Amino acid sequence: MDARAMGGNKIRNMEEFAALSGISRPTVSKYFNDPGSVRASTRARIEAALEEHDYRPNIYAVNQNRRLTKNIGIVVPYLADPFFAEIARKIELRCIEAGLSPILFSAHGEKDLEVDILDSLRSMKPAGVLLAPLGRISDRGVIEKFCRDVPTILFDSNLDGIGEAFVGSDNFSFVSQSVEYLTRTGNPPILFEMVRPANPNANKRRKAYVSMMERLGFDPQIFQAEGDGWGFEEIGYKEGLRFLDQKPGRTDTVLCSNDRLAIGFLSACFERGIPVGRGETCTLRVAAHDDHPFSRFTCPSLTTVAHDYDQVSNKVIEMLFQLIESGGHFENRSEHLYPAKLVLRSSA
Amino acid sequence: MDARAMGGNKIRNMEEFAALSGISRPTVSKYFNDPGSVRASTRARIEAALEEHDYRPNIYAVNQNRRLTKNIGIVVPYLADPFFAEIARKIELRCIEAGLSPILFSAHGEKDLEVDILDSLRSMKPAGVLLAPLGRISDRGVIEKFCRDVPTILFDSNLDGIGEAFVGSDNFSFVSQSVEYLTRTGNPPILFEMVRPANPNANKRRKAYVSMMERLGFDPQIFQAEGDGWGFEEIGYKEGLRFLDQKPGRTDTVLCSNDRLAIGFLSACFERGIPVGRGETCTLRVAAHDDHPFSRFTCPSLTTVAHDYDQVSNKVIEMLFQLIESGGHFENRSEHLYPAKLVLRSSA
DNA sequence: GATAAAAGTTTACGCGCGTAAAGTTTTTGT
DNA sequence: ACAAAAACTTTACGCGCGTAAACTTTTATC
Repeated sequence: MDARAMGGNKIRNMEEFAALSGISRPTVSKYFNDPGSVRASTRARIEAALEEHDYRPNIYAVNQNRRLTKNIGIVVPYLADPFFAEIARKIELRCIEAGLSPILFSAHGEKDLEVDILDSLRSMKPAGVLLAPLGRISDRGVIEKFCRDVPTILFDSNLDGIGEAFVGSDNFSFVSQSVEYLTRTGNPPILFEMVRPANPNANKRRKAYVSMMERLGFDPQIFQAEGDGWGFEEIGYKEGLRFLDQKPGRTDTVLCSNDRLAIGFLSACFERGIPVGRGETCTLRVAAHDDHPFSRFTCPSLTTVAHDYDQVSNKVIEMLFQLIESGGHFENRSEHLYPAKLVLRSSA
Repeated sequence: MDARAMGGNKIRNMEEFAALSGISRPTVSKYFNDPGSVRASTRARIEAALEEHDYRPNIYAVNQNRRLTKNIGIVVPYLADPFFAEIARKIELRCIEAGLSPILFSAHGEKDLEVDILDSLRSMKPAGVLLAPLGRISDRGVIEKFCRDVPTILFDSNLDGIGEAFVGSDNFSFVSQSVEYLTRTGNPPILFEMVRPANPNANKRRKAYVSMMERLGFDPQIFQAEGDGWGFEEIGYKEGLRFLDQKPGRTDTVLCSNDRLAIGFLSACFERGIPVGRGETCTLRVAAHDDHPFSRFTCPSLTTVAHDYDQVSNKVIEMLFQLIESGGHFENRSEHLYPAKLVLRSSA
């Protein structure tokens, strides 16, 4: 009696559990695959037994016999970037709600690791993969091949024609709003960006900047920060110092390509004693894009343009479910871009 | 010929691959479990075949038949905190080097999720688990039971007597250095911390603060910030404003319990126009602990005490390997604390 | 209460691989 | 060159579960 109530007697397999619950193994198996597929009364009996004996099907045996598992691969380029950590968190929680098993991977900024991840993901027979690729340094061929074998939805940064769909933010929306705002309330900005952006979004933002400036009748000016890798703050800081010391082109309004660069840039401004903000006493305005989780704690707090995190992660999940229901393939590859929202803070 | 060179003909199982390589299946199986366990000549033949046919053993079938897998569970309380992202990154890479398969989980600050993670981890038959528990809100009973079933090493925050070992930083080392430094170069600090710290390290830091202050002959003063959850920057900011407006106790030297609080606190200082730093013109010095990845970009840059990330992650890995070799259990539970390093920047 | 439909039971096979046992071949040491 | 050791082959079983087929019981319908 006690031993049963304590769940002390370990159950070896579904056979044993089925015997204890008084239901046949095939029916128990059916229950675990979809609790709604069995009669309410049998379901109750199984669940009663489940409470006493805490048994769980062996996931390896289960997955071996399914063509596809309930695993969802989530791959981000760099998890130490809170932006990705945050969006991964939202997606992960949504998957769990839906009864799927999210498995999180970070390429840690390394091409080879991204390849390795896709390799092991392939042998995991996932029901779907949500992939935010490294971007420029990604091995395009490998990703393309992967996407042919495994149902994959790209997010955050797009690779043309690869994957069953793409969900992300509209870079033009970011830049048009920031440029419009800065121009309307002061002077047109110079764009502060990296020479060799890791992420394709950066290139789209540059194009958007140029086209917006021309549309507004201003001369586009770009400062290109040297540096590689994913230490954006460091690059923003070092090259920010160089920018401030050189003073190339416009120097009263700076638009950073992303918030992490701006965090470093603002740090450089502080060090040089340059008052940043939109007040009378300020000589420099700084804005950026992404609404990084830390942007509201910079000094001054950063005026930026925010991703619609919720919309994007909701759509990613929605597309994932559609993809699973469609058997892993869409007739037409679709791209879903969401507009961004201007967030006014103190820096511009 | 071409089809073979292209690896186009999909190999279904090890049987087929063994036939293609000209080696018997049991020997091929042996190879995959330990390439060094077969003769060099057979190994060469297998690897030659492997290059042409890109076959990988079915992980589910493999893991079903092993008592333990090569999976390593890594569990952190909150992955959106770059501190954990960073240490997880280091550990993950070390596992991969060693031929293990790290699987990363974040409890996202939620007790229930931590329980769920341990639950699914249990059925994954991992060779070992590296667990940084949520701390105060963890379900101690569940973790204790988990650790009895699965070989687990705790890191970052300790739960007395639970797990096969603990590896972390020495909180007394943090606080003694910061208090000593601040006192020597100016006035003794007031401690700025949360009322109900999520993490047990915070409690140890408070005790260390009190004991250090008493040892130095000063009166310990503590400001307790209200607020719950993992949004430390927000709490540091809001309660920082309250602190600055109320001016309770010492107001020229503040020691934040951790960097994330300090990031918010510095933001509050900036907003109130309070010059922070050790210069003549400054009226407030601020220091903290952890050396958060963003601490060097605060304004002013944050004087802090750094974890020895490398030592800790190396030791975690070392203990993990020992644990695996010992068959999942140590005779005696050991605790390994590493001293911290003072990092002088501009804020104090 | 008769009858069809739905759900459950029994039986059986297969998934891909680990691994043991017994026999055969190759390597090693002298 | 020869015996012993090491490595390999062949054969066979089991892991825990998905699932199909044939049959039996329960539920829904009028």
